[in-house]
Amino acid sequence: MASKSLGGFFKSFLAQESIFANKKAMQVSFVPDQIAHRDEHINQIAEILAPSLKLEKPSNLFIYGKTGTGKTLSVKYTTEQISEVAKENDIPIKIMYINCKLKKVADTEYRLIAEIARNLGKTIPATGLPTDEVYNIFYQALDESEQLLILVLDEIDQLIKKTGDEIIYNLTRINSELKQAQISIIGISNDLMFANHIDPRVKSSLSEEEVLFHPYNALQIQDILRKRCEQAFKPGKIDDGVIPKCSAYAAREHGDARRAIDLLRVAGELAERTKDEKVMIKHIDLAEEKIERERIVDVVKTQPKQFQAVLFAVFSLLNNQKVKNKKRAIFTGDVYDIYKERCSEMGLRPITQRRISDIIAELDMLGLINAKVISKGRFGRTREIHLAIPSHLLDKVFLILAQELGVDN
DNA sequence: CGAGATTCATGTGAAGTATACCTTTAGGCTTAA
DNA sequence: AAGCCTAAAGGTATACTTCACATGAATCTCGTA
Repeated sequence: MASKSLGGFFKSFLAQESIFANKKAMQVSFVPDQIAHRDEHINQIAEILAPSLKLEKPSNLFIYGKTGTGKTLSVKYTTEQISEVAKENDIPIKIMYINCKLKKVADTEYRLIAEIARNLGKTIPATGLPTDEVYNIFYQALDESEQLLILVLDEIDQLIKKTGDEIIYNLTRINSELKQAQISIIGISNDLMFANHIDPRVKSSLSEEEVLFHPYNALQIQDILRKRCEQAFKPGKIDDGVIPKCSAYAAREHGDARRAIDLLRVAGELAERTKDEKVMIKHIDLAEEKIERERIVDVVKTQPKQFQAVLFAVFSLLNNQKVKNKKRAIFTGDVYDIYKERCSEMGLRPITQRRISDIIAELDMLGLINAKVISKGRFGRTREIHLAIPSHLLDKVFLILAQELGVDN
């Protein structure tokens, strides 16, 4: 019986006319042929990178700007163009894009270099090799032929904050050791203040050139959305007011165009699923909810067990407090007590408080909690921890954590 | 009453340890001449 | 004797622990007005 009704469902699904014409145009990885409001930046980047086509090493480039201001997109666009021209004229230019934030991929010096070498076709074990050895493998792989490597390091601030600036120093110094190949680095950072924290020598070698991306304003975002919609949706499938609402939402988030696009795409998907004819304002609200929820669920699920356990302790404290309607803030010590109590239940070996302190700081970075170091005077110093996710999601996240950790309640 | 000392609970940095994994090397076994 | 396999030795990165010291405002202490 199930098969019959399901068959009907699929049939009607097929019969239903999609409101998307080309959904790809709404995905984050999509690079449009026209990038609105970023001509200047793209020209700037293009000018800086142009010498590469004559196999002269372009200046290292450092790009600042908040999330969703088109940094990654502009760089991808420019480099794609370069590599196309390079291909036509047989110029050996290689472009490599690496996101330094990805856990377990490129978040330490070793892993970053290993990842680069892997992209050059080498196999590098996850651990065991000396870091210099990995550098050597990388040099040799690169120096095999005359070529130019443009290395794009996205979210480089995350990497340097965690592991120091030696990596950049080493990378910028490589050129003098290479005989045939050359390498030039493009660093992308979300953190505007980031440059203040690094060694001035490193900074000057990394940012021989700089480009600053300022946020889009609401009108520009509307414009961007309209252009994307023309490609992505069939005509007339977007209700009035939807685009202004999306862009208003994004402008609230310091002009983050990526969020606006995401929002519209998810709204479209929702509209399709509920068999509505066009995307309406109510879909936007639903989409906003959904995106936030999925982001959080995803982050929570991909954390290591110990992180989840700490998070579990934090959330159960916060939950308790909500039930009892108490106002008292929670501190590292409280979290550690609960954590220790629950550890055996979760089949985990308890970790020291020292480590928990670091984990709490990392969870703060992930945006799951707010943890501020405060002094309570006579009563010592600690981190004061607050919820950083919408409280209506707490129960759900709590449930997921319990499931992941194999705990009931 | 107020300046300075004290205090607490934990932050934080550095160094050490356990684990998991890598390459190299030496020994032992097999094989072919 | 040469070739191949295995296991031990020696090395590394990473996550965590241990040790020791740093922090900083509420609270206490004590000299002074």
